[in-house]
Amino acid sequence: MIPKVGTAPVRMKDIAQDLGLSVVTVSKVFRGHRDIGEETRRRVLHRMAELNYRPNMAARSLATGRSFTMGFVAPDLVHPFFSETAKHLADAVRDKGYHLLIASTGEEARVEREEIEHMLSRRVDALIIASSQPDASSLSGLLQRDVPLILMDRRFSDLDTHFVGGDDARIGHMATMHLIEQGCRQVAYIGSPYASTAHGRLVGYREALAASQLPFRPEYVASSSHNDFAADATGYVSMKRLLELESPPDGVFCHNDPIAMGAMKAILDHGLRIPEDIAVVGCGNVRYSDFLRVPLTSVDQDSLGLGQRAARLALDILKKPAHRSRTILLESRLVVRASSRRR
Amino acid sequence: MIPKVGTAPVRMKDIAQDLGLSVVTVSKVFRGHRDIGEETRRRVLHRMAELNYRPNMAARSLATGRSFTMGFVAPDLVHPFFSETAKHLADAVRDKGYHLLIASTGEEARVEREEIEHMLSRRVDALIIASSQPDASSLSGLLQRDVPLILMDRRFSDLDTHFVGGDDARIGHMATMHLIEQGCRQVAYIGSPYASTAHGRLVGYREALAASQLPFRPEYVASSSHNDFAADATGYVSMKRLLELESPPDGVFCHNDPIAMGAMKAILDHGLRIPEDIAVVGCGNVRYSDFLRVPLTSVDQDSLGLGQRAARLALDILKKPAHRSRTILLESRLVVRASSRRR
DNA sequence: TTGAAAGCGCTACCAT
DNA sequence: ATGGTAGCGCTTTCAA
Repeated sequence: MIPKVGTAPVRMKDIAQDLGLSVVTVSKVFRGHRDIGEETRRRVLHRMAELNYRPNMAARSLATGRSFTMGFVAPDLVHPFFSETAKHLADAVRDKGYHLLIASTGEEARVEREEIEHMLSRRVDALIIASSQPDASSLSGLLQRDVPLILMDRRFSDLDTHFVGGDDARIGHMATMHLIEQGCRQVAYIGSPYASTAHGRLVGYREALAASQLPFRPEYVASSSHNDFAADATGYVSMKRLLELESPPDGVFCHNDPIAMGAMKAILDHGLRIPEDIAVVGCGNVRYSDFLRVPLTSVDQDSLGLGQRAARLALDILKKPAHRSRTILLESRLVVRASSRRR
Repeated sequence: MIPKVGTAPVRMKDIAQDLGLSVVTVSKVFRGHRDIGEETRRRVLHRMAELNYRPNMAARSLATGRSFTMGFVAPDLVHPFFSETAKHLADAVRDKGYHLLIASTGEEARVEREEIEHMLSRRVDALIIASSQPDASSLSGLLQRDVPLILMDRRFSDLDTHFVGGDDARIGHMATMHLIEQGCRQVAYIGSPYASTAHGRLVGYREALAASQLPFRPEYVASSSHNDFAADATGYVSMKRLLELESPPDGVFCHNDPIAMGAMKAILDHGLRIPEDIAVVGCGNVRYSDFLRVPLTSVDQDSLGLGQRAARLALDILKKPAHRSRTILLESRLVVRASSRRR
């Protein structure tokens, strides 16, 4: 039925009085307790619908210690990958009566810690974090608390908790291998200064080079450390630097799509062609990849699956606390577009 | 100071016992009440810092009736305009100790109503809504409730409540005028099936045509009604239809940037050039406009200002309830890029 | 099957 | 300046 927006806040007490019952009985009906007379249940439910009863979550939360809210801490909501994930996460938990409290930290470790504290003070039932911390130290204390912690996309090898994300080594390998297959012999990698995923992708990148008997050249690994920059600006600056090398790369794997956009702009500004002079691969397969100046080849990270799996994991844990931490790696696949297609 | 993540939940009661004080005194110190002895205050604050005290928001909320949470209901978090706004909104209220509860409704009126109810049941202190309702009827009941309602971006002429957004007629006028100045004589408008802003922009569009002695041609006003489509798909489909007209337009004003992206793709797929054959203007000035196949001219909607003004308005109202509804119109400005620059 | 009592952690009100 | 009491709306025993 269509929620009728417009009536004043109704309490269980009101319904109880109306029906000559006790609040406890009403509460039990509401929560589907089964030791309630059929007739009573009917009357209560009917009256609730009539008055459009909505529980006061603050009261419920205080009494139960649960909030029916999940916290999602993301580095940057404007980054399409995270906004997509947030959306799918929210959709998935809403189906189960949960809400999502979202924080965007601007990739700042300090803000992230503050937001986490805020969320804990709101007693979120689970915390899903795509962390911007440089290391696990600030997060390790969370394990002592009673709230389930799910790391998303970015993980820390020395933090034993749940994780949902991509297989970074595989992603790095796949992207680099693709560039090599397209004929690139001097493949560069532009990482992100923050992301802990950068390491795994770098590993995959090096593996692919090694497997193809190509040398690893440190000067081909770039990453701006200016944290004033948005990702696209980071990509632009890093690419500029790569172009200034004596022997610039002929292929670039970028840590994410915004970085790739910036990098592509730098390449075009420099008067070079994509993919003829330099082929580009991004990661994230952002919704608008197809509309870019040069449609961007990108590793799809399955934000839908990511959101859904994270939500499911969180809900599972709430139902039946896990004693072992679980790791869910999602399949990634390469979506080839013009930016790397050389034939 | 750096929040120390890792200790168990501390209550006011604990601090009171530690210090031989009453809970009330502790509470007063925490809230900055001034009739408290200097020495006592110091001791309490010190102990709080020591134990990393965080108030239980559920309890506070139950006692005060306030939640220190604002609700933001957006049509689609993946739409960059809304994710930007959400981010800025969150940033702005965080500074004042508030959190943002975000819902993304997928442009579905029913989901939106449900989310609003959820938020009310969480007793959000203010509700900021970029509505997907076809009309004001479902929302009008909200005015009876005690929660301040702020409409954002999309408004309803028959709903007397606060509004923060752009001046749609001006936006439509500005964009259309620009196309005409660039030499377009057959300007089309692709609206959105949902947005209540579409009407205002249409008015501006017609005004601009009239002011330039150009005829208004109904067949030049397009808008897909398929709500399965993302905005970019809507733009693609609508543009396709415009291209099939006997005399297709030579300029298009699109209701938002994703629509414009879709429209541009349709134009290019059709073998036409932008802006030589058809000039395109979008709205929203999304972060990546500059990286598109053809950099997109767009009306900047100032998502930063929008978020900040909405936050400020909400905070103001909470401090001092408004008896008159306030309307804040933000300045929009045209950012001209290649998609419409004809000389 | 139903309900009375107690309590979740905090704040408002009114004494002292 | 400090604190006792009551209560926010709900859930959780446990008794009837």
